[in-house]
Amino acid sequence: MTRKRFDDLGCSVACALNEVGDWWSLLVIKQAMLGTRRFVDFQHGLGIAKNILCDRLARLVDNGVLARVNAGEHGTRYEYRLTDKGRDLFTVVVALRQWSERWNGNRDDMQLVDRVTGASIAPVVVRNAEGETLTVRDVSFVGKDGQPLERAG
Amino acid sequence: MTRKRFDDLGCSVACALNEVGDWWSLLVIKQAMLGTRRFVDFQHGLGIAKNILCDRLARLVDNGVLARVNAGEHGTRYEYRLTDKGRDLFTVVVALRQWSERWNGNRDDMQLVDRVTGASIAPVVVRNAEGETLTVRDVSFVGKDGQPLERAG
DNA sequence: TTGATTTGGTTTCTTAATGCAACCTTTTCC
DNA sequence: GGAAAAGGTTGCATTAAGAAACCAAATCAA
Repeated sequence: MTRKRFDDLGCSVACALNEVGDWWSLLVIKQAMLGTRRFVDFQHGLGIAKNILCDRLARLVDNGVLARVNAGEHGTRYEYRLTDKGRDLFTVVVALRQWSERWNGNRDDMQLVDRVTGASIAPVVVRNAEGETLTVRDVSFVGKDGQPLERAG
Repeated sequence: MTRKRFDDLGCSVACALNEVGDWWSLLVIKQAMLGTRRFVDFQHGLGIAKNILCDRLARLVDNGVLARVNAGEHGTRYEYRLTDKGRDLFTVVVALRQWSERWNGNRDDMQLVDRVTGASIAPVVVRNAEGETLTVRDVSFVGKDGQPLERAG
């Protein structure tokens, strides 16, 4: 029984989860955002098994999230670097970090700050076209025909 | 061999993924944000197996993301509603949606709009304290002691 | 040039998770 | 009371995850 595919579910979120929705992928991406590029550094930084790391790196490369570049030095043959698509997941990673810190407390060894000012960054929020903050209650899901669907409560 | 725990990895992202990081949880939450509350509606809306749905709903309730309230009508004994903690994942879901649409095209049957204006919402971005947009290159990861760590490239 | 070392990766095996179908229990409607 | 519906459990087959051992290419030290 193969795992269910999410990319034909008619949902962009499902499509995204099909690419980076397993247990390790987002952690690999977060580690890459920390500056990690080499296989062994991912392995030691995350404590992930080598075969799983191989599989995840290959899948992320296939999906265009990481790029594998040859940088041979002392047996080091490859570097895994974030692509533009991978760097664009920054918003997701930060939103997830902040959510976890808000509800589970800061269990992180490190903090995310503005590189030039050193100040902590603002909470990631959803805004409308005018820049006003929106919650899930302020939005509506409409079909392709413009028909509004049910809403959350 | 038990699956690796992420909550003692010294990383808030890992801690969050430990709660909502499996294949189905975020889809269940997204479905709940669409207004789905009943077991059968989750099942039909997502095409998920009943035992997996049971497990995910129970786990999300344990983690305080969903609340199970008794609303007995014709054998319908429970409703699963988002808590404040669950609703706060709105940012993550929207960021993931937008990322998928930017890089894989809109494969969604529905669109997210401002409920009152009907206009589509703005892209979710990371901002500093002054409200300026930040990319992953504009931030720094510092340890608890204030020491800066490596950065992405 | 030889040999140890490092990096990245594969193989093997055990355990856990997933998907599907069938069955069970309680409640409501008629 | 009986059918139906909602929510859930159980059993089984398949797949993924985790750990350790093994491998191959490149590099460095001698």
